[in-house]
Formats: sequence, C-alpha cells, structure tokens
Amino acid sequence: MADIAALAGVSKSTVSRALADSPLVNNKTKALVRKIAKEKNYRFNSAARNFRTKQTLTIAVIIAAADDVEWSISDPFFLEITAAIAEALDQRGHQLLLTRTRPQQAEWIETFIRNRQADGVIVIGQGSIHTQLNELAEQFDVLSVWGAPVEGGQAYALAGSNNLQGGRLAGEHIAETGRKRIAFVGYQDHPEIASRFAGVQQGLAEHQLGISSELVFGSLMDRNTGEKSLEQLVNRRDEYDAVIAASDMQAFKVMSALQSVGVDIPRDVAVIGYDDIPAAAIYHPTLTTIRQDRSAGAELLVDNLLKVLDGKGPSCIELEPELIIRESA
Amino acid sequence: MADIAALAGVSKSTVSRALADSPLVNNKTKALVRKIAKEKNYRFNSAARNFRTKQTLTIAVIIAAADDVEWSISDPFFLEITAAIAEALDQRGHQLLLTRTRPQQAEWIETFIRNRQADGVIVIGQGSIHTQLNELAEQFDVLSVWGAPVEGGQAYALAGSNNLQGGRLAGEHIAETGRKRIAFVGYQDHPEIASRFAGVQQGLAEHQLGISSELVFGSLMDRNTGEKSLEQLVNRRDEYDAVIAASDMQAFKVMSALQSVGVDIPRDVAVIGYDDIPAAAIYHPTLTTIRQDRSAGAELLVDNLLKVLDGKGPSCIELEPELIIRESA
DNA sequence: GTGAAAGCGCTAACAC
DNA sequence: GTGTTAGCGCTTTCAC
Repeated sequence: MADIAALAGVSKSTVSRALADSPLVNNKTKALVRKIAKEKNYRFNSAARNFRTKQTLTIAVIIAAADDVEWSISDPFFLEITAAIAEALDQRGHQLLLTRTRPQQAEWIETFIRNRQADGVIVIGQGSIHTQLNELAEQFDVLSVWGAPVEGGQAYALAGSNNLQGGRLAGEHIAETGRKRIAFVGYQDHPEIASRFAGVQQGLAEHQLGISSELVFGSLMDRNTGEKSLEQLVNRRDEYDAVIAASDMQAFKVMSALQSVGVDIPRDVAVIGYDDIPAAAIYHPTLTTIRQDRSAGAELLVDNLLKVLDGKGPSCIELEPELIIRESA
Repeated sequence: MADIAALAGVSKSTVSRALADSPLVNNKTKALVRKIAKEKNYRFNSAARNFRTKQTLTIAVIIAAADDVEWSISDPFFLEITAAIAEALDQRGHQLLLTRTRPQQAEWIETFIRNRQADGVIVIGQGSIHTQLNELAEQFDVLSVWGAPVEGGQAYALAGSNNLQGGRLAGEHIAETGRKRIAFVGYQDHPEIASRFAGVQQGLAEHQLGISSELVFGSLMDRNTGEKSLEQLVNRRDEYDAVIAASDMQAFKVMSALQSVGVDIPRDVAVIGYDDIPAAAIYHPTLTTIRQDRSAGAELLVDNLLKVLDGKGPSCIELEPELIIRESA
C-alpha cells in the first residue's frame, strides 16, 4: 500500500480511502490510485484488515450432531444446506468457516467467538444442546440456528421449516390415500422431529386416525439401536400399511428393508419421507416426501445472523414446507 | 495479554511465551501465567496473531464443477470428502474455509491467496481447469488437488483413487459374473472418468470383452443432455445386460429408470457404481460399487498440502479403490 | 480533499 | 529466564 501511495504521489491514507471508495476522496485521485493498484496487482492483506477493523467477515458453521444419532454426516440434507449457506454468505460478502462437530460444542463456540475467528456462528440442528445455546446467545449476540422453536422460546435467532405443518401434510396425505394403520420412524428427542410427529398426529386426527404406540419406532440412524429398530419394523410389517419417516434417509432404509422381504411399495405399504434430498427423485419407487427449501433456509439463516450482528433482536422464522407427491405414497 | 502480564507481575513477552509453551520460560512462571490466564478467561486474538505471524492456519476448499455437469452439488461424495477434510484439518490444527464454486476459479484462487485469507487451497475435482491450476501452482506452492494424474504431469500436489484400477475392478467383476454386453455411463471429458473408462476396458479385455461404442452414454448429470442420455439408455435396454456407471448417483438413475420400465436388477441387467456413498448400501437392490475411501483421501489431500506449504515438492499419490459386492451386480 | 500519526494485539529479535 | 522494543499493514481520528 505504501508503494501504491508513493507511485501515485499521495499518502497511504488516501490510497486506503480510494480503494474503499470513500466519498471523501477526489474522483480524479481515486481513479489514479485505482489504476495504479490494478496495474501493480495490489491485493489488500486481509489479516491486517481483520486485525484493524476487528471483524473477519467470516461466519462459522457447525453441524450439530444429536448424541448417538448418526444423523449429521451421513445425511445429505445437512451438507446441502451448508453448501447453500456458503452461497448465501458469499453473495453478502462473507466467508464460511466450516467446523467439525464436537460434543462439548457450547464451550467450544464461546472460545471460537472470543478468539475472533468468526464474527458469528450458524448452528445446523439444535441437537440436544438447546440450553447451552441459549446461555451462549445471552452472552454473545452472534448465533443463528436451524431447528425448531423450543418451549419457552430461545435467545438465539431461529430458522427452520414449519415442522408441525410438514408433519400435518404427511399425515393428511397418508390418510387421504386411504391408509389406516400408520407407523412412524424417528428420533423424538430432537425438537424438529418431535414437531413433525405432533403434526403427523394432527393430520391423522383430522381423518379420525392415529398412531398406535407400538408402531412408533426410534431413529434408524442411531448408532446403537438403529439396527434393532429396523428389525422390529420389518417383523411387524403386517401391522401397518404406511410408514411416515422423519427423514428421507430413514425412508430409504425402510423401503429397502421392506423390499428385501418382498413387500411392494406402495401397494402393500406406503412410505413418506422428509427433506426431499436429490436421491428422493431417483429411488425406485420415487419417494413422496416433504420438501424443505435449503436455499430459502440458508438465506434466512444468514439474514437472521446479519440482523443479530447488526444489533437487532433475534428473529424466529419458519418456512412453509411442501408436499412432494411421487410414487412411494 | 497486558492485563495478564500485570497480574502475574511479568512482561507481555513472558505471557506470550508461557502460553505458547516455550521451553525458554521457567516452569513456575509458566504455571502461574497459565493459571491466571485461565482464571481471567483469556483468549488470544487470532486476528492479531494471524496478522503478526503471516499465517492463518486456514485452508480453503473449493469444489470444482465441470461445466454443464451438475456433478458437484447434488453428489454426496464431494460433500462427504469435504467433511472428511474438515476433520483431517482440525486434527492438524487448521481450519477450513469453504468456498463457493465459480467458473473463473483460477483467477479467483490467486486473489484468495494473495489476500492471505488462507495459507493454502484444496481443490476437489480438476473439472476442466487443469491448465489454469497448473499455471497457478507454478506461481504459488499452495495447491492440493483431488483428481487424476494428467498427461504431462502436474505442478500441484495430487491425490485421488487409482481410477484405472477402480475401473478395472468394475470391468473384471462384470465379466466374471458372466455378462457379455456392457454399457458405460459417464462424462469422459473429466480426467477421473476417462481413467475409469480406460480401466473398465482393460478389465473387460482380460476376458475378451469390450464395450461397443453405441453403448457408451454421456453423463446423466449433464444439465443439457442428461435427460436425453437416460432416455436413450432406456430405449436400448435390450442391447446390454450390464451397466457400469461412473458414479453411484448415476447408477441410481440408471436403476430407477430401468426398474420403472420393468427391468429386474440384477437379473436382467447388472449395475455397478463408483464411490460407495451411504445410499449405495440402502438402495434396493443394494448397489455393487467401487469404494473410494474419503477419510484416507482427505488425509492425503491435507498432508500433501502441508508438505507443499513446508517447501517440499508436490507429490502425486493414488489410493487403491475397493470393489464392494452387493446385490446389483 | 489530503496527510500525519497513532495504534489495533501479538510475536520475536535482541539485550541483559 | 525475562524484559524491552520494534513492527506486521491497515484504518481512522485529527489537523490542516
């Protein structure tokens, strides 16, 4: 920068201002400085700038894993929304620091912020750390979370799809296609899944249907109990004619296991998923599911965070999910 | 830091050294300083540290898209290897800056490095920008690429699975299961896919088999021609009894399309993929495929990069892929 | 409209 | 083994 200043016959300050497009500096000077900077292939040193301005224009993204549930890594939905966040951040002039999942996240997030490695943090999935996230959000206004509203509210900005409505859409659709004996698969300790389940119940109730408790199965992605749940599900295959799964990946597991024992989908059993990941359109039969819009979700997460960083209060917004009818239900 | 120094009755330098665990500083002093730092909840300012040390301990990751080929975003393999890189970097004390894909990558990468936003760059997939990558690597020794060796060699560090061998495994397996009329699906302008195809040919040749040119189809992921290729593939379904696909996602598309018109897999047509993404074990029938180890690949990419950053020459390493036999072939 | 100068928080020569 | 000091490259106040 000093070199540019010397070449242009002005001071470093003027160069700085010219490059920052400050209205203070004369247009002619500005043009000259910029021309020289371009010729000399000048690039600002962002380490110095970050240091000086005390902001990094960088946002950290964490994929929160629910304990014991292999949900995060193997599920394309989380990775896709991360990619969408990268895009949204880029459009707004920010960068994305991708971090590895860790159990003791809350403490870790704090270190992260205080170290000034990122201006803010986006957490995908509340997992089971809502309380810690809340405490953290009360100290630092830098949190934006993808998940579901929690009883008692939350101090952090929240975005998510309307899981209750999504569940209802699934329940209604299943009921409308004439199915009577419904099974549900998913990890209900998770706020989002709990809402989906509640929605399913509502949707079914509108048609005088319900889910009997023996037909509620735990997550098929659980490292410890997933196998067993799937086995039970297969064993009881005569007791239901439809399965509502909490995610597409689980729906695939259900279909594959049932198909292996000769069950025809959807003739014998209808299956419906949640997320609408790309594979949903490719599976045979193609998967009926509830679509969550990742791009819209990502933009919401980013805008929410930027608002919070700007000193505005945390918002809580839910996107409307959409029923995508395909072959499986 | 000044505060900690004052509280401990030592100088800032000593605090800096104590926290960096320098052998220069007396153990007693060190313990005292660390105790106070901990009590006061001191966190170093990484912006300042980056500025001072001229390194960020951050690595940028780019997912390179081949033009017109919707390969990157919708394919879980790329996202998974990204997650594995995050893990590998973390273990080595580095962070991962995730960047959005852009057409004019080469120029962009340069800006990136000169801005000192990252110490190095990992590019996933060479796409069609091998030449630019090479030019860049000659200027800056900060590049590590996932892909396939290119004729004439490359100036950047390269890691990838041995695609020739992977292709051969697929070809041999198909031949050994008694299939005679083989089709291939994939985008051969891509160096990795070209190698896979060559390997397939070799594997088949060992059994006096080959692929007739009418049975070589373009990528099913191509935004413009993908649909048409798939349609052709279905129309000619009586002309082949096996399909070798360049990726699992394409294999799924093939299976789904064939199943929809009543083709039984694997009885009528065997299908084999490449990657072994999680869904491969879930699809019905489960997918026979060539496994690329993402964790090993990610570690290789990171270690290669760290070596290059350390001033050592770029290495070129191929991982041995593995045939995973399941139901589809 | 421009320049001079201070200083962000840390590390690393260098001195003792 | 510890302290003193300089300085990384930039932005921004303050003075003119």
